[in-house]
Amino acid sequence: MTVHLTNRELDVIAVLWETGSATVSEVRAAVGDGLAYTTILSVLRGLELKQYVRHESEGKAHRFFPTIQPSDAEDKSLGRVLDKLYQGSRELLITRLVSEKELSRTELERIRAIIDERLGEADK
Amino acid sequence: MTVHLTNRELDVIAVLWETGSATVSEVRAAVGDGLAYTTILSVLRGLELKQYVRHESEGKAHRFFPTIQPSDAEDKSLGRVLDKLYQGSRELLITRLVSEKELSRTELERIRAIIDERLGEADK
DNA sequence: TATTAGATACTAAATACTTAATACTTCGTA
DNA sequence: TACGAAGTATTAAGTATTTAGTATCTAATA
Repeated sequence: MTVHLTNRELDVIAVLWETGSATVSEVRAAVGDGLAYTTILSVLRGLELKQYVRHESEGKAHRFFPTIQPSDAEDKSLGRVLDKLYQGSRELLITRLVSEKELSRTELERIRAIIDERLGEADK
Repeated sequence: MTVHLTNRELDVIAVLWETGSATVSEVRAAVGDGLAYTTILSVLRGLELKQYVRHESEGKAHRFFPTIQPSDAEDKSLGRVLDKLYQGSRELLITRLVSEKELSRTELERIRAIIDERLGEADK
């Protein structure tokens, strides 16, 4: 599946990913930006047309659920960043991320544990 | 500096980052996609207007040079991917990247070395 | 210096994305 | 059951992005 999301669509579906599901009003509150109710509705309908979300009735409103996961969108978004900004090198990107100040000691240790695990596997 | 690049602009300037500099024809060949010569020229002129590239004369043609670096564009592009697709968690993104098959043992080891270095620093 | 291939400048059409107005519908409740 | 608040459907305007046509310019060369 090749998923393409516009910026605004990503804003909107990200709310659904975080909350699991949401009504138009809830998405609107979460996205902020002073957008009109109908604007959020339009975006959700577009997403539904593409079958990236679905809805169920809840009273007179709709409750929307994502039908794709973040991982489905990663390929395209991350892949592009990777190709164009890091010459396609995962190592380079990881190196940059690891070098950033935002990571705590604990996080670094957890990451190292994952790497160790991967290296261990390869031994078999 | 806040850098905003459209998709096509990113395609184009990525060529300049890779090659150091290029003429319109060279960029066109690298980008592919069957775009007209004048299309690439337009994009380059747009980039020049924003001062993300500059040019020098070379015969009757122009040779274009990037004036911004990949790192200048990272914040926005990567930040967005991070926020929306990984809930802003660098750890989560790194974990996903590290778990991918594409990484060789050698790369994993180099990454671990960088983590160890970072952890060492923190000890001081 | 007249020609011409190859290049740029200018302009604008086509497409994609974002936003929201207006009309219509639904459901609780007076 | 008539009303109103809250919701949805339809439609389209506004904006940004992508693409390229046409006119013009430049520099090598016959």
